[in-house]
Amino acid sequence: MPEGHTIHRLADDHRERFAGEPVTVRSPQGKFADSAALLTGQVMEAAEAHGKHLFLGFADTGWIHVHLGLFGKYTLGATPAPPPTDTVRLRLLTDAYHSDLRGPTTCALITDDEKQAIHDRLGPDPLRDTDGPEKAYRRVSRSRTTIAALLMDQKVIAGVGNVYRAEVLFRHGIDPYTPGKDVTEAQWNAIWADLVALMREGVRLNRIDTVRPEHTPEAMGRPPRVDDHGGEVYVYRRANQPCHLCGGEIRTADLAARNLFWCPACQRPA
DNA sequence: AGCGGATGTACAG
DNA sequence: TGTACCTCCGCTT
Repeated sequence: MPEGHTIHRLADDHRERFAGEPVTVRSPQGKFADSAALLTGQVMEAAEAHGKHLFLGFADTGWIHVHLGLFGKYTLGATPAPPPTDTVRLRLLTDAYHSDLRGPTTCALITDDEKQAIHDRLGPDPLRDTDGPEKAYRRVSRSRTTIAALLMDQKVIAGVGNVYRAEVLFRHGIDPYTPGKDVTEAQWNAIWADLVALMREGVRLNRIDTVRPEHTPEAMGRPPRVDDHGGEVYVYRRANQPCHLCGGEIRTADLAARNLFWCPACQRPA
């Protein structure tokens, strides 16, 4: 589930459903129980996302900071909420809605200063309209690290995960092992602009679709295929299958403990 | 029933 | 670089 688009969508959904009214907060699982008691009855005033970090703001009490990690999941729905199971770390309730959080890496009550410190260590986020590609390119262009690793480094660019990384490199024909310093400014600006468009669409649809209209299964006369994550992609988790464009075999490799996918024929070294 | 893997990160050494 | 952590799901027995 969780790349930046998921978190921005969660911020939007929480703002629409919970902002401006007192919220009941629970932690059936227990780890957030003390904070839940403090927060119950407070008004949720803001919901923000930066990269993969979610912040829910309560005027007098601070911010709930949530990071889903690899396994975290939210379910949102109408009231009445289902009986809470003992894996629900955080439950928000109003008369109309509930939201349940399970399995997060982080769910903690933090201060304004602590929140600011998190923003300070994150890079620009394609989904924040205040952010642009320049600051990230300064780091990319000075680095011998591969572009595949740089795209996953949240200090360089915030919100990109394993799916967007693989897909955006494919869409731009860039070999994932290209050192950052060999990526041109034009290439980086194109990657950034593409991420803005892809991730905005990701927020809207709540899933990752990266295949251009002219390459969809219908357009190409091939059987439809949708990844487990719910969207249509070029290379992500398609190891040893034929490339949608050239028919060559998609490759996979380990890079910094994550699975990398790319088409060696379509993605050429710089 | 049990295993392995997954859209992630932090910390140890 | 390796490992720990959090949960769920699909595959194998």
